Amino acid sequence: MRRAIEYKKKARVLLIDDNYEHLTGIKEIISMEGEFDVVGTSTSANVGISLAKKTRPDIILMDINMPEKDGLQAIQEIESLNLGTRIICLSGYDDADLIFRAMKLGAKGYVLKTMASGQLIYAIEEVASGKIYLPPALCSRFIEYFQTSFKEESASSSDEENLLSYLTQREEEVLDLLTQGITYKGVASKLFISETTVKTHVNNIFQKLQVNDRTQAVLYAINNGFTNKKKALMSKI
Amino acid sequence: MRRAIEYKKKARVLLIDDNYEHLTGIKEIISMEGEFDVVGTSTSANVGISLAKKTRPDIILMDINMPEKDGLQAIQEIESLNLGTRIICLSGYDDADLIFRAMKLGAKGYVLKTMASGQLIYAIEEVASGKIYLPPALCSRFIEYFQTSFKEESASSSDEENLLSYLTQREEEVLDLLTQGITYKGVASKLFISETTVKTHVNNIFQKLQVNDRTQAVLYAINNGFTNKKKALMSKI
DNA sequence: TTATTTATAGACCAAAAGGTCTATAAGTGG
DNA sequence: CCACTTATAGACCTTTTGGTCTATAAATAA
Repeated sequence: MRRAIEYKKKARVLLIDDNYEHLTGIKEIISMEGEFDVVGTSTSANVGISLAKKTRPDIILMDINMPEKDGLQAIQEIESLNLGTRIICLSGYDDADLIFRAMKLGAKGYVLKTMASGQLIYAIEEVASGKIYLPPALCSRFIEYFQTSFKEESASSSDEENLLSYLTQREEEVLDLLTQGITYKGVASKLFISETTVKTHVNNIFQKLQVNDRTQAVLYAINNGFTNKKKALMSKI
Repeated sequence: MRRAIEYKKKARVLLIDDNYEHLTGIKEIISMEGEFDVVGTSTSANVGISLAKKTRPDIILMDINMPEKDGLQAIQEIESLNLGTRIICLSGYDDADLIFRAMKLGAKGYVLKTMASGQLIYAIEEVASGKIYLPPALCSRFIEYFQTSFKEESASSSDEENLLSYLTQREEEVLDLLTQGITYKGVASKLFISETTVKTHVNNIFQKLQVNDRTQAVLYAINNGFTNKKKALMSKI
Protein backbone atom coordinates (compact mmCIF):
# COMPACT_ATOMS: atom_id res chain seq x y z
CA MET A 1 0.00 0.00 0.00
CA ARG A 2 2.65 2.46 0.97
CA ARG A 3 5.37 3.06 -1.53
CA ALA A 4 8.80 3.12 0.07
CA ILE A 5 10.60 4.03 -3.10
CA GLU A 6 12.56 7.12 -2.21
CA TYR A 7 13.56 8.44 -5.60
CA LYS A 8 9.97 9.04 -6.48
CA LYS A 9 8.81 12.64 -6.68
CA LYS A 10 6.95 13.82 -3.62
CA ALA A 11 3.37 14.83 -4.28
CA ARG A 12 2.94 18.57 -3.75
CA VAL A 13 -0.06 19.31 -1.55
CA LEU A 14 -2.01 22.51 -0.89
CA LEU A 15 -4.28 22.74 2.14
CA ILE A 16 -7.37 24.93 2.31
CA ASP A 17 -9.40 24.99 5.52
CA ASP A 18 -10.92 27.93 7.30
CA ASN A 19 -10.34 26.31 10.67
CA TYR A 20 -6.76 27.17 11.60
CA GLU A 21 -6.43 24.48 14.26
CA HIS A 22 -7.56 21.87 11.86
CA LEU A 23 -5.35 23.21 9.13
CA THR A 24 -2.18 22.98 11.19
CA GLY A 25 -3.24 19.59 12.48
CA ILE A 26 -3.55 18.23 8.99
CA LYS A 27 -0.34 19.86 7.93
CA GLU A 28 1.49 18.09 10.70
CA ILE A 29 -0.01 14.74 9.85
CA ILE A 30 0.89 15.11 6.21
CA SER A 31 4.36 16.48 6.83
CA MET A 32 5.24 13.68 9.19
CA GLU A 33 4.63 11.30 6.38
CA GLY A 34 7.79 11.96 4.41
CA GLU A 35 5.94 11.28 1.24
CA PHE A 36 4.28 14.63 0.69
CA ASP A 37 5.33 18.19 0.32
CA VAL A 38 2.97 20.83 1.70
CA VAL A 39 3.47 23.72 -0.70
CA GLY A 40 0.94 26.03 0.84
CA THR A 41 -1.89 26.49 3.30
CA SER A 42 -4.79 28.89 3.38
CA THR A 43 -7.72 29.56 5.64
CA SER A 44 -9.62 31.27 2.84
CA ALA A 45 -10.98 29.88 -0.37
CA ASN A 46 -10.00 32.93 -2.41
CA VAL A 47 -6.44 32.99 -1.18
CA GLY A 48 -6.36 29.24 -1.70
CA ILE A 49 -7.34 29.66 -5.33
CA SER A 50 -4.58 32.20 -5.88
CA LEU A 51 -2.10 29.87 -4.25
CA ALA A 52 -3.29 27.07 -6.49
CA LYS A 53 -2.59 29.19 -9.56
CA LYS A 54 0.87 30.09 -8.33
CA THR A 55 2.04 26.76 -6.97
CA ARG A 56 0.12 24.39 -9.24
CA PRO A 57 0.06 21.61 -6.64
CA ASP A 58 -0.60 17.97 -7.45
CA ILE A 59 -3.22 17.70 -4.75
CA ILE A 60 -5.50 20.14 -2.95
CA LEU A 61 -7.12 19.16 0.30
CA MET A 62 -10.15 21.38 0.43
CA ASP A 63 -12.52 21.88 3.29
CA ILE A 64 -15.91 22.31 1.70
CA ASN A 65 -17.68 23.79 4.70
CA MET A 66 -16.33 27.30 4.70
CA PRO A 67 -18.22 30.53 5.30
CA GLU A 68 -17.11 33.33 2.99
CA LYS A 69 -16.88 31.30 -0.19
CA ASP A 70 -18.41 27.90 -0.62
CA GLY A 71 -15.93 25.09 -1.06
CA LEU A 72 -17.95 23.79 -3.98
CA GLN A 73 -17.58 27.06 -5.81
CA ALA A 74 -13.87 26.96 -5.14
CA ILE A 75 -13.70 23.49 -6.66
CA GLN A 76 -15.53 24.70 -9.71
CA GLU A 77 -13.18 27.64 -10.17
CA ILE A 78 -10.06 25.59 -9.73
CA GLU A 79 -11.29 22.86 -12.02
CA SER A 80 -12.07 25.41 -14.70
CA LEU A 81 -8.44 26.56 -14.58
CA ASN A 82 -7.29 23.14 -15.73
CA LEU A 83 -4.17 23.20 -13.61
CA GLY A 84 -3.98 19.43 -13.53
CA THR A 85 -4.53 19.62 -9.81
CA ARG A 86 -6.54 16.85 -8.21
CA ILE A 87 -8.87 17.99 -5.45
CA ILE A 88 -9.81 15.98 -2.39
CA CYS A 89 -12.72 17.25 -0.33
CA LEU A 90 -12.56 17.37 3.40
CA SER A 91 -15.93 17.59 5.01
CA GLY A 92 -17.57 17.23 8.35
CA TYR A 93 -20.72 15.88 6.78
CA ASP A 94 -21.45 12.73 4.82
CA ASP A 95 -24.44 14.36 3.19
CA ALA A 96 -25.30 12.65 -0.09
CA ASP A 97 -26.14 15.86 -1.85
CA LEU A 98 -22.81 17.43 -0.90
CA ILE A 99 -20.86 14.40 -2.01
CA PHE A 100 -22.74 14.25 -5.27
CA ARG A 101 -22.18 17.88 -6.08
CA ALA A 102 -18.51 17.78 -5.17
CA MET A 103 -17.85 14.76 -7.34
CA LYS A 104 -19.88 16.22 -10.17
CA LEU A 105 -17.66 19.27 -10.12
CA GLY A 106 -14.66 17.04 -10.57
CA ALA A 107 -13.35 16.31 -7.07
CA LYS A 108 -11.17 13.22 -7.07
CA GLY A 109 -11.78 12.25 -3.49
CA TYR A 110 -13.99 12.93 -0.49
CA VAL A 111 -12.98 12.14 3.05
CA LEU A 112 -14.59 12.90 6.37
CA LYS A 113 -12.83 14.91 9.02
CA THR A 114 -13.63 12.21 11.55
CA MET A 115 -11.51 9.80 9.59
CA ALA A 116 -8.35 8.28 11.04
CA SER A 117 -5.23 10.06 9.89
CA GLY A 118 -3.89 6.92 8.26
CA GLN A 119 -6.91 6.87 5.99
CA LEU A 120 -6.34 10.43 4.99
CA ILE A 121 -2.80 9.59 3.99
CA TYR A 122 -4.08 6.62 2.05
CA ALA A 123 -6.63 8.78 0.27
CA ILE A 124 -3.94 11.24 -0.78
CA GLU A 125 -1.74 8.45 -2.04
CA GLU A 126 -4.54 6.99 -4.07
CA VAL A 127 -5.60 10.27 -5.60
CA ALA A 128 -2.00 11.32 -6.24
CA SER A 129 -1.50 8.11 -8.17
CA GLY A 130 -4.33 9.02 -10.49
CA LYS A 131 -7.18 7.14 -8.89
CA ILE A 132 -10.38 8.37 -7.36
CA TYR A 133 -10.90 7.76 -3.69
CA LEU A 134 -14.28 7.53 -2.02
CA PRO A 135 -14.65 5.52 1.19
CA PRO A 136 -17.09 2.63 0.64
CA ALA A 137 -19.78 4.16 2.81
CA LEU A 138 -19.66 7.43 0.90
CA CYS A 139 -19.53 5.65 -2.43
CA SER A 140 -22.71 3.90 -1.43
CA ARG A 141 -24.32 7.22 -0.57
CA PHE A 142 -23.18 8.75 -3.81
CA ILE A 143 -24.60 5.98 -5.94
CA GLU A 144 -27.89 5.92 -4.08
CA TYR A 145 -28.26 9.61 -4.74
CA PHE A 146 -27.31 9.13 -8.36
CA GLN A 147 -29.88 6.37 -8.78
CA THR A 148 -32.75 8.25 -7.20
CA SER A 149 -32.00 11.27 -9.37
CA PHE A 150 -32.27 9.13 -12.44
CA LYS A 151 -35.30 7.26 -11.27
CA GLU A 152 -37.20 10.49 -10.77
CA GLU A 153 -36.14 11.74 -14.13
CA SER A 154 -37.13 8.66 -16.07
CA ALA A 155 -40.37 8.42 -14.10
CA SER A 156 -41.36 11.96 -14.94
CA SER A 157 -40.42 11.56 -18.57
CA SER A 158 -42.13 8.25 -19.16
CA ASP A 159 -45.24 8.39 -16.99
CA GLU A 160 -46.35 5.70 -19.42
CA GLU A 161 -48.99 8.10 -20.70
CA ASN A 162 -46.69 9.52 -23.29
CA LEU A 163 -48.82 11.27 -25.86
CA LEU A 164 -45.98 11.03 -28.36
CA SER A 165 -46.82 7.38 -28.85
CA TYR A 166 -50.07 8.31 -30.54
CA LEU A 167 -48.29 10.07 -33.40
CA THR A 168 -48.05 8.37 -36.76
CA GLN A 169 -44.68 8.04 -38.45
CA ARG A 170 -45.37 10.91 -40.76
CA GLU A 171 -46.43 13.09 -37.88
CA GLU A 172 -43.21 12.23 -36.11
CA GLU A 173 -41.25 13.31 -39.14
CA VAL A 174 -43.10 16.60 -39.20
CA LEU A 175 -42.64 17.11 -35.47
CA ASP A 176 -38.96 16.36 -35.85
CA LEU A 177 -38.65 19.19 -38.33
CA LEU A 178 -40.73 21.48 -36.13
CA THR A 179 -38.30 20.86 -33.27
CA GLN A 180 -35.60 22.25 -35.51
CA GLY A 181 -37.47 25.50 -35.89
CA ILE A 182 -38.40 25.04 -39.54
CA THR A 183 -41.39 26.80 -41.11
CA TYR A 184 -44.32 25.10 -42.79
CA LYS A 185 -42.86 26.02 -46.13
CA GLY A 186 -39.54 24.47 -45.19
CA VAL A 187 -41.14 21.30 -43.89
CA ALA A 188 -43.22 21.03 -47.05
CA SER A 189 -40.20 21.21 -49.31
CA LYS A 190 -38.19 18.80 -47.17
CA LEU A 191 -40.94 16.19 -47.20
CA PHE A 192 -41.98 16.90 -50.80
CA ILE A 193 -45.57 17.60 -49.85
CA SER A 194 -47.72 20.71 -49.98
CA GLU A 195 -47.79 23.32 -47.27
CA THR A 196 -51.42 22.55 -46.63
CA THR A 197 -50.63 18.94 -45.90
CA VAL A 198 -48.02 20.02 -43.43
CA LYS A 199 -50.60 22.19 -41.73
CA THR A 200 -52.99 19.29 -41.54
CA HIS A 201 -50.35 17.11 -39.94
CA VAL A 202 -49.41 19.85 -37.55
CA ASN A 203 -53.00 20.31 -36.51
CA ASN A 204 -53.30 16.62 -35.81
CA ILE A 205 -50.08 16.71 -33.83
CA PHE A 206 -51.39 19.58 -31.72
CA GLN A 207 -54.55 17.69 -30.93
CA LYS A 208 -52.73 14.51 -30.05
CA LEU A 209 -50.25 16.33 -27.83
CA GLN A 210 -52.98 18.55 -26.43
CA VAL A 211 -51.19 21.79 -27.17
CA ASN A 212 -52.06 24.96 -29.04
CA ASP A 213 -48.93 25.95 -30.90
CA ARG A 214 -45.59 24.76 -32.17
CA THR A 215 -43.60 26.09 -29.26
CA GLN A 216 -45.60 24.01 -26.83
CA ALA A 217 -45.37 21.02 -29.13
CA VAL A 218 -41.60 21.36 -29.28
CA LEU A 219 -41.41 21.70 -25.51
CA TYR A 220 -43.56 18.63 -25.03
CA ALA A 221 -41.41 16.68 -27.45
CA ILE A 222 -38.17 17.62 -25.74
CA ASN A 223 -39.46 17.00 -22.25
CA ASN A 224 -40.77 13.60 -23.18
CA GLY A 225 -37.79 12.03 -24.79
CA PHE A 226 -38.16 12.97 -28.42
CA THR A 227 -34.69 12.76 -29.98
CA ASN A 228 -32.56 15.02 -27.88
CA LYS A 229 -28.79 15.09 -27.72
CA LYS A 230 -28.42 15.66 -24.01
CA LYS A 231 -30.71 12.83 -23.08
CA ALA A 232 -28.88 10.49 -25.37
CA LEU A 233 -25.61 11.23 -23.63
CA MET A 234 -26.80 10.26 -20.20
CA SER A 235 -29.35 7.65 -21.07
CA LYS A 236 -27.88 5.12 -23.44
CA ILE A 237 -29.58 2.24 -21.77
CA MET B 1 -41.17 -22.83 -1.12
CA ARG B 2 -39.96 -23.86 2.28
CA ARG B 3 -39.85 -21.36 5.04
CA ALA B 4 -36.67 -21.37 7.00
CA ILE B 5 -37.69 -21.45 10.62
CA GLU B 6 -34.67 -19.75 11.97
CA TYR B 7 -34.09 -16.84 14.22
CA LYS B 8 -32.70 -14.61 11.54
CA LYS B 9 -34.30 -14.72 8.13
CA LYS B 10 -31.97 -16.00 5.46
CA ALA B 11 -31.61 -13.76 2.45
CA ARG B 12 -33.30 -15.42 -0.50
CA VAL B 13 -31.09 -15.42 -3.57
CA LEU B 14 -31.83 -16.02 -7.24
CA LEU B 15 -28.99 -16.81 -9.64
CA ILE B 16 -29.03 -15.96 -13.34
CA ASP B 17 -26.06 -16.93 -15.48
CA ASP B 18 -26.00 -18.46 -18.93
CA ASN B 19 -22.87 -20.41 -18.10
CA TYR B 20 -24.04 -23.54 -16.36
CA GLU B 21 -20.67 -24.44 -14.85
CA HIS B 22 -20.38 -21.03 -13.37
CA LEU B 23 -23.95 -21.08 -12.14
CA THR B 24 -23.52 -24.29 -10.20
CA GLY B 25 -20.18 -23.12 -8.91
CA ILE B 26 -21.70 -19.99 -7.48
CA LYS B 27 -24.63 -21.90 -6.10
CA GLU B 28 -22.28 -24.13 -4.20
CA ILE B 29 -20.31 -21.24 -2.80
CA ILE B 30 -23.43 -19.49 -1.66
CA SER B 31 -25.11 -22.57 -0.26
CA MET B 32 -22.09 -23.51 1.78
CA GLU B 33 -22.41 -20.24 3.54
CA GLY B 34 -25.38 -21.09 5.74
CA GLU B 35 -26.50 -17.53 5.52
CA PHE B 36 -28.30 -17.59 2.19
CA ASP B 37 -31.09 -19.50 0.59
CA VAL B 38 -30.84 -20.09 -3.14
CA VAL B 39 -34.46 -19.99 -4.25
CA GLY B 40 -33.81 -20.49 -7.92
CA THR B 41 -31.32 -20.60 -10.74
CA SER B 42 -31.63 -19.92 -14.42
CA THR B 43 -29.34 -19.94 -17.42
CA SER B 44 -31.65 -17.63 -19.35
CA ALA B 45 -32.58 -14.04 -18.71
CA ASN B 46 -36.21 -14.53 -19.64
CA VAL B 47 -36.72 -17.54 -17.42
CA GLY B 48 -34.84 -15.68 -14.71
CA ILE B 49 -37.30 -12.81 -14.94
CA SER B 50 -40.24 -15.17 -14.59
CA LEU B 51 -38.60 -16.80 -11.60
CA ALA B 52 -38.05 -13.39 -10.08
CA LYS B 53 -41.75 -12.63 -10.38
CA LYS B 54 -42.69 -15.93 -8.81
CA THR B 55 -40.16 -16.16 -6.01
CA ARG B 56 -39.65 -12.46 -5.28
CA PRO B 57 -36.11 -13.01 -3.99
CA ASP B 58 -34.24 -10.54 -1.81
CA ILE B 59 -31.20 -10.68 -4.06
CA ILE B 60 -30.57 -11.52 -7.67
CA LEU B 61 -27.07 -12.34 -8.83
CA MET B 62 -27.18 -11.52 -12.50
CA ASP B 63 -24.59 -12.22 -15.12
CA ILE B 64 -24.71 -9.27 -17.48
CA ASN B 65 -22.85 -10.86 -20.34
CA MET B 66 -25.45 -13.14 -21.77
CA PRO B 67 -26.26 -13.75 -25.43
CA GLU B 68 -30.01 -14.03 -26.06
CA LYS B 69 -31.11 -11.19 -23.87
CA ASP B 70 -28.81 -8.55 -22.52
CA GLY B 71 -28.33 -8.56 -18.78
CA LEU B 72 -28.86 -4.82 -18.74
CA GLN B 73 -32.27 -5.18 -20.30
CA ALA B 74 -33.10 -7.83 -17.76
CA ILE B 75 -32.14 -5.46 -14.97
CA GLN B 76 -34.35 -2.78 -16.45
CA GLU B 77 -37.31 -5.14 -16.68
CA ILE B 78 -36.92 -6.46 -13.18
CA GLU B 79 -36.45 -3.01 -11.71
CA SER B 80 -39.59 -1.81 -13.42
CA LEU B 81 -41.54 -4.58 -11.69
CA ASN B 82 -40.73 -3.07 -8.31
CA LEU B 83 -40.41 -6.41 -6.61
CA GLY B 84 -38.17 -5.00 -3.92
CA THR B 85 -35.45 -7.27 -5.21
CA ARG B 86 -31.90 -5.96 -5.10
CA ILE B 87 -29.79 -6.89 -8.08
CA ILE B 88 -26.07 -7.55 -8.01
CA CYS B 89 -24.29 -7.70 -11.34
CA LEU B 90 -21.78 -10.38 -12.09
CA SER B 91 -19.54 -9.52 -14.95
CA GLY B 92 -16.36 -10.64 -16.54
CA TYR B 93 -15.48 -7.11 -17.55
CA ASP B 94 -14.69 -4.04 -15.52
CA ASP B 95 -15.71 -1.80 -18.39
CA ALA B 96 -16.68 1.67 -17.16
CA ASP B 97 -19.56 2.03 -19.56
CA LEU B 98 -21.06 -1.29 -18.48
CA ILE B 99 -20.74 -0.44 -14.82
CA PHE B 100 -22.25 2.96 -15.36
CA ARG B 101 -25.22 1.66 -17.27
CA ALA B 102 -25.88 -1.14 -14.80
CA MET B 103 -25.83 1.22 -11.83
CA LYS B 104 -27.95 3.73 -13.68
CA LEU B 105 -30.57 1.06 -14.18
CA GLY B 106 -30.67 0.48 -10.46
CA ALA B 107 -28.25 -2.36 -9.77
CA LYS B 108 -27.20 -2.38 -6.13
CA GLY B 109 -23.84 -4.03 -6.64
CA TYR B 110 -21.34 -5.02 -9.28
CA VAL B 111 -18.73 -7.70 -8.77
CA LEU B 112 -16.26 -9.30 -11.11
CA LYS B 113 -16.24 -13.01 -11.77
CA THR B 114 -12.57 -13.07 -11.02
CA MET B 115 -13.25 -12.02 -7.50
CA ALA B 116 -12.49 -14.27 -4.53
CA SER B 117 -15.53 -16.14 -3.29
CA GLY B 118 -15.27 -14.53 0.11
CA GLN B 119 -15.73 -11.16 -1.52
CA LEU B 120 -18.81 -12.31 -3.33
CA ILE B 121 -20.29 -13.43 -0.03
CA TYR B 122 -19.41 -10.09 1.48
CA ALA B 123 -21.03 -8.26 -1.43
CA ILE B 124 -24.24 -10.21 -1.00
CA GLU B 125 -24.28 -9.53 2.72
CA GLU B 126 -23.79 -5.82 2.16
CA VAL B 127 -26.46 -5.53 -0.49
CA ALA B 128 -28.87 -7.72 1.47
CA SER B 129 -28.48 -5.37 4.40
CA GLY B 130 -29.61 -2.46 2.26
CA LYS B 131 -26.28 -1.04 1.21
CA ILE B 132 -24.77 -0.64 -2.19
CA TYR B 133 -21.63 -2.56 -2.94
CA LEU B 134 -19.05 -1.54 -5.50
CA PRO B 135 -15.44 -2.64 -5.06
CA PRO B 136 -13.19 0.42 -4.71
CA ALA B 137 -11.58 -0.06 -8.10
CA LEU B 138 -14.94 -0.22 -9.85
CA CYS B 139 -16.25 2.69 -7.85
CA SER B 140 -13.32 4.69 -9.12
CA ARG B 141 -14.12 3.68 -12.68
CA PHE B 142 -17.75 4.54 -12.24
CA ILE B 143 -17.05 8.00 -10.92
CA GLU B 144 -14.49 8.76 -13.58
CA TYR B 145 -17.04 7.86 -16.21
CA PHE B 146 -19.65 9.96 -14.48
CA GLN B 147 -17.33 12.95 -14.32
CA THR B 148 -16.29 12.83 -17.94
CA SER B 149 -19.92 12.58 -19.03
CA PHE B 150 -20.69 15.73 -17.14
CA LYS B 151 -17.59 17.54 -18.27
CA GLU B 152 -18.50 16.98 -21.90
CA GLU B 153 -22.01 18.12 -21.29
CA SER B 154 -21.10 21.32 -19.53
CA ALA B 155 -18.36 22.03 -22.03
CA SER B 156 -20.72 21.77 -24.97
CA SER B 157 -23.34 23.85 -23.26
CA SER B 158 -21.08 26.62 -22.06
CA ASP B 159 -18.45 27.04 -24.75
CA GLU B 160 -18.11 30.43 -23.10
CA GLU B 161 -19.53 32.06 -26.20
CA ASN B 162 -23.01 31.82 -24.83
CA LEU B 163 -25.16 34.37 -26.57
CA LEU B 164 -27.61 34.20 -23.68
CA SER B 165 -25.21 36.29 -21.63
CA TYR B 166 -25.90 39.29 -23.84
CA LEU B 167 -29.55 39.40 -22.84
CA THR B 168 -30.74 42.04 -20.39
CA GLN B 169 -32.72 41.03 -17.35
CA ARG B 170 -35.98 42.07 -18.93
CA GLU B 171 -35.18 40.15 -22.06
CA GLU B 172 -34.46 37.09 -19.96
CA GLU B 173 -37.85 37.41 -18.32
CA VAL B 174 -39.49 37.62 -21.72
CA LEU B 175 -37.51 34.66 -23.03
CA ASP B 176 -38.43 32.69 -19.96
CA LEU B 177 -42.09 33.16 -20.76
CA LEU B 178 -41.51 32.36 -24.42
CA THR B 179 -39.97 29.04 -23.38
CA GLN B 180 -43.26 28.24 -21.73
CA GLY B 181 -45.09 28.66 -24.98
CA ILE B 182 -46.91 31.85 -24.05
CA THR B 183 -48.16 34.34 -26.67
CA TYR B 184 -47.19 37.99 -26.87
CA LYS B 185 -50.52 38.88 -25.34
CA GLY B 186 -49.92 36.54 -22.45
CA VAL B 187 -46.41 37.80 -21.86
CA ALA B 188 -47.65 41.37 -21.95
CA SER B 189 -50.25 40.76 -19.29
CA LYS B 190 -47.84 38.79 -17.11
CA LEU B 191 -45.23 41.53 -17.20
CA PHE B 192 -47.76 44.38 -17.11
CA ILE B 193 -46.45 45.93 -20.29
CA SER B 194 -47.94 46.44 -23.72
CA GLU B 195 -47.86 43.84 -26.42
CA THR B 196 -45.77 46.15 -28.57
CA THR B 197 -43.11 46.32 -25.91
CA VAL B 198 -43.02 42.56 -25.76
CA LYS B 199 -42.51 42.47 -29.49
CA THR B 200 -39.66 44.92 -29.23
CA HIS B 201 -37.98 42.80 -26.60
CA VAL B 202 -38.53 39.67 -28.61
CA ASN B 203 -36.98 41.25 -31.67
CA ASN B 204 -33.94 42.21 -29.65
CA ILE B 205 -33.72 38.71 -28.27
CA PHE B 206 -33.82 37.24 -31.77
CA GLN B 207 -31.00 39.47 -32.90
CA LYS B 208 -28.87 38.71 -29.88
CA LEU B 209 -29.40 34.97 -30.20
CA GLN B 210 -29.08 35.14 -33.99
CA VAL B 211 -32.33 33.35 -34.67
CA ASN B 212 -35.44 34.13 -36.70
CA ASP B 213 -38.33 32.92 -34.65
CA ARG B 214 -39.49 31.93 -31.19
CA THR B 215 -39.09 28.22 -31.74
CA GLN B 216 -35.43 28.62 -32.54
CA ALA B 217 -35.02 30.99 -29.62
CA VAL B 218 -36.57 28.45 -27.28
CA LEU B 219 -34.36 25.70 -28.66
CA TYR B 220 -31.29 27.84 -28.22
CA ALA B 221 -32.29 28.66 -24.68
CA ILE B 222 -32.85 25.03 -23.72
CA ASN B 223 -29.68 23.78 -25.35
CA ASN B 224 -27.60 26.41 -23.65
CA GLY B 225 -28.62 26.04 -20.07
CA PHE B 226 -31.51 28.44 -19.71
CA THR B 227 -33.68 27.38 -16.77
CA ASN B 228 -34.67 23.87 -17.53
CA LYS B 229 -36.04 21.34 -15.10
CA LYS B 230 -33.94 18.44 -16.20
CA LYS B 231 -30.73 20.40 -16.05
CA ALA B 232 -31.62 21.82 -12.69
CA LEU B 233 -32.03 18.33 -11.31
CA MET B 234 -28.60 17.18 -12.31
CA SER B 235 -26.73 20.43 -12.13
CA LYS B 236 -27.49 22.23 -8.95
CA ILE B 237 -23.98 23.51 -8.59
C1' DT C 1 -22.67 67.02 -20.44
C1' DT C 2 -23.26 63.93 -23.98
C1' DA C 3 -23.65 59.38 -25.70
C1' DT C 4 -25.36 54.84 -24.88
C1' DT C 5 -28.22 51.42 -22.99
C1' DT C 6 -32.60 49.94 -21.39
C1' DA C 7 -37.47 49.69 -21.05
C1' DT C 8 -41.31 51.43 -22.81
C1' DA C 9 -44.73 51.89 -26.80
C1' DG C 10 -47.25 53.28 -31.24
C1' DA C 11 -48.04 52.54 -36.38
C1' DC C 12 -48.08 49.84 -40.37
C1' DC C 13 -47.37 45.90 -42.93
C1' DA C 14 -46.20 41.20 -44.58
C1' DA C 15 -45.58 36.61 -43.55
C1' DA C 16 -46.46 32.71 -40.92
C1' DA C 17 -49.28 30.10 -38.05
C1' DG C 18 -53.45 28.13 -36.67
C1' DG C 19 -58.73 26.68 -37.17
C1' DT C 20 -62.31 24.52 -39.71
C1' DC C 21 -64.39 22.15 -43.29
C1' DT C 22 -64.28 19.28 -47.14
C1' DA C 23 -62.37 15.70 -50.10
C1' DT C 24 -59.69 11.90 -52.39
C1' DA C 25 -56.67 7.83 -52.71
C1' DA C 26 -54.36 4.02 -50.50
C1' DG C 27 -54.10 0.66 -47.13
C1' DT C 28 -55.89 -2.17 -43.11
C1' DG C 29 -58.97 -5.04 -40.52
C1' DG C 30 -63.14 -6.92 -39.82
C1' DC D 1 -67.61 -4.74 -48.92
C1' DC D 2 -67.51 -1.46 -45.23
C1' DA D 3 -65.46 1.13 -41.68
C1' DC D 4 -61.29 3.17 -40.22
C1' DT D 5 -56.87 5.14 -40.50
C1' DT D 6 -53.41 7.64 -42.88
C1' DA D 7 -51.45 10.81 -46.07
C1' DT D 8 -52.55 14.00 -49.14
C1' DA D 9 -54.48 18.74 -50.37
C1' DG D 10 -57.60 22.91 -51.41
C1' DA D 11 -60.41 26.98 -49.67
C1' DC D 12 -61.30 30.55 -46.48
C1' DC D 13 -60.53 33.04 -42.63
C1' DT D 14 -58.56 34.88 -38.07
C1' DT D 15 -54.85 35.40 -35.05
C1' DT D 16 -50.17 35.58 -34.11
C1' DT D 17 -45.67 36.57 -35.41
C1' DG D 18 -42.06 39.05 -37.03
C1' DG D 19 -39.88 43.38 -39.40
C1' DT D 20 -39.09 48.17 -39.56
C1' DC D 21 -39.25 52.74 -38.17
C1' DT D 22 -39.98 56.16 -34.83
C1' DA D 23 -40.06 58.03 -30.18
C1' DT D 24 -39.73 59.00 -25.06
C1' DA D 25 -38.09 58.62 -20.26
C1' DA D 26 -34.72 56.89 -17.11
C1' DA D 27 -30.48 55.30 -15.99
C1' DT D 28 -25.62 54.75 -16.93
C1' DA D 29 -21.16 55.31 -18.81
C1' DA D 30 -17.70 58.03 -20.97
